[in-house]
Amino acid sequence: MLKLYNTLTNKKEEFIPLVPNEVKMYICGPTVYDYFHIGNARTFIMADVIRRYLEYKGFTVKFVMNITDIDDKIIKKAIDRKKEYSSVAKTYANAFLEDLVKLNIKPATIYPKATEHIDEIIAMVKSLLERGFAYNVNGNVFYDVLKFTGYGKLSGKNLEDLESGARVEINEEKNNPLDFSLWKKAKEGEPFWESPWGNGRPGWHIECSAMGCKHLGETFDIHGGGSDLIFPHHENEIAQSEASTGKQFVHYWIHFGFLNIDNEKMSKSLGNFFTAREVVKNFPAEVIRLFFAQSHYAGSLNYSVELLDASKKGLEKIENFLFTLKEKQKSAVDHTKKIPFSCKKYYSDFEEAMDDDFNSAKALAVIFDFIKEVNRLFVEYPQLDKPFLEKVEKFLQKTAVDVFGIASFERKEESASLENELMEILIQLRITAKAEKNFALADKIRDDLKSLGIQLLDSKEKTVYKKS
RNA sequence: GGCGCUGUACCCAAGCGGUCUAAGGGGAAGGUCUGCAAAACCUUUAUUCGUCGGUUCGAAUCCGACCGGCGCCUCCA
Repeated sequence: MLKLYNTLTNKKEEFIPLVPNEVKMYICGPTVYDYFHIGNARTFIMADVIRRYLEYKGFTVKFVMNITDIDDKIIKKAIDRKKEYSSVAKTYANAFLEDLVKLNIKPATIYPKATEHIDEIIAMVKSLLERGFAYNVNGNVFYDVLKFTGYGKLSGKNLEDLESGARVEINEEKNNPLDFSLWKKAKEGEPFWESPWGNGRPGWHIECSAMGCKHLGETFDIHGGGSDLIFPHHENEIAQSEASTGKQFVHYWIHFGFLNIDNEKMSKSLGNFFTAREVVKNFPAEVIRLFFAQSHYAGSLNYSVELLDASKKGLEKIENFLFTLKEKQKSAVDHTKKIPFSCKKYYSDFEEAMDDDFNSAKALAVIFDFIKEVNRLFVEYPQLDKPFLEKVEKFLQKTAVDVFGIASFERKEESASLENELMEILIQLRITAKAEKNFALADKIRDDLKSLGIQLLDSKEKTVYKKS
């Protein structure tokens, strides 16, 4: 039974999709005014792991991630760069998609853009006005927070506390400081779209409501994003959507913890960030993914190069295992040997962990335990049969590869045959040298190859090589 | 000021009232294998879970106080 923590109820709940075997899931994507940072990447990667696990469970997942391609920051950047807002948005939207590929994130079913949903947005604003949840002041349309009785139900805030907080922007046009923009009147020189209230552009929150409703329906299963979106963004989305449709917007709200630097939230405004594309230059996606998956998605997590290095070592353990597995497969025998081993327990432990609010750290521990035990069998049984090795491969394929995206069987494919033959010559030469106790030559061959990125691994039976 | 999260070994981290004399990864130490390495395997590295109380037959896990860290309440994943 899959359980997940629902921000709306503050409880871990059994996951029951609206339509059996189907999941409709929406994760807030980026505002494309800059490259996204490694903290944003954490949300995208862990959402990806969740999506992949849902697929592992047999659900068909419709996964939507929006791209906010019109907003104040984009306009500001466009002015600074003396470019069209749309060219800035396009640049970073493309960069966003490229970076997702680099991070080994499965593409969403759809990446809807705000500017491509102006009609839907206008329709929703219109319906909010008609229903009395919004008001128009000189072409600025605001949401009337006091009209929506459920306001604050997601973030656990109540209006009185928020008002006494008194740090909300002062805007003469608003009835209440907490009211927020649905439609912003265009200022001189700003991009705009026509609307019944004059030229303007959508407020930030409305696009997610409109696009969520359009692509996933008025009610859908899972909606998530970084914890900083709980209030006001997601709170406002609920207010907008539920006021306009009269239906519950989302059943399960999930939120991802922050990535910290020196215990402080990584953020653009603090300037303490590294872009994902920078980090992925120094660490493969697999390392980054393992690092994130080693802790729970909702908690906060510190970022440092040292921690990434530790994960890199951990990943090597997995990669070494896959390498050994491949070697074993080459020499595998057909007949079945009785090996006291079953993957069953590992599957059920893995699922039990992931079913518990996606406890990826625990699930990874299961994978590491699995590797340890099979390694032990490798030591104990020099010759293994094919069906056994296939079962081992299948387990890792389904867990480490398909769910976590931290390993691959395809990568580092079989080398060209010429290379193999040349390597065979060198290996034989070295074996001869060793037999003659000419260790200086043997070591030189090994060291020289190592500097080319080729590692020689001796074992009793034979010597194999590995490219890094 | 309001709301919420958090403090587990040298580092990261799981743990959601008994199976905890506490997973997993990294690091460190010793051993097996090896000409030497690498990989792999074995052993060791928290009788203890920020502190102090309480509830309970039983607590890292629940409650309270205190000390420390963080977040949201304004754009932010």
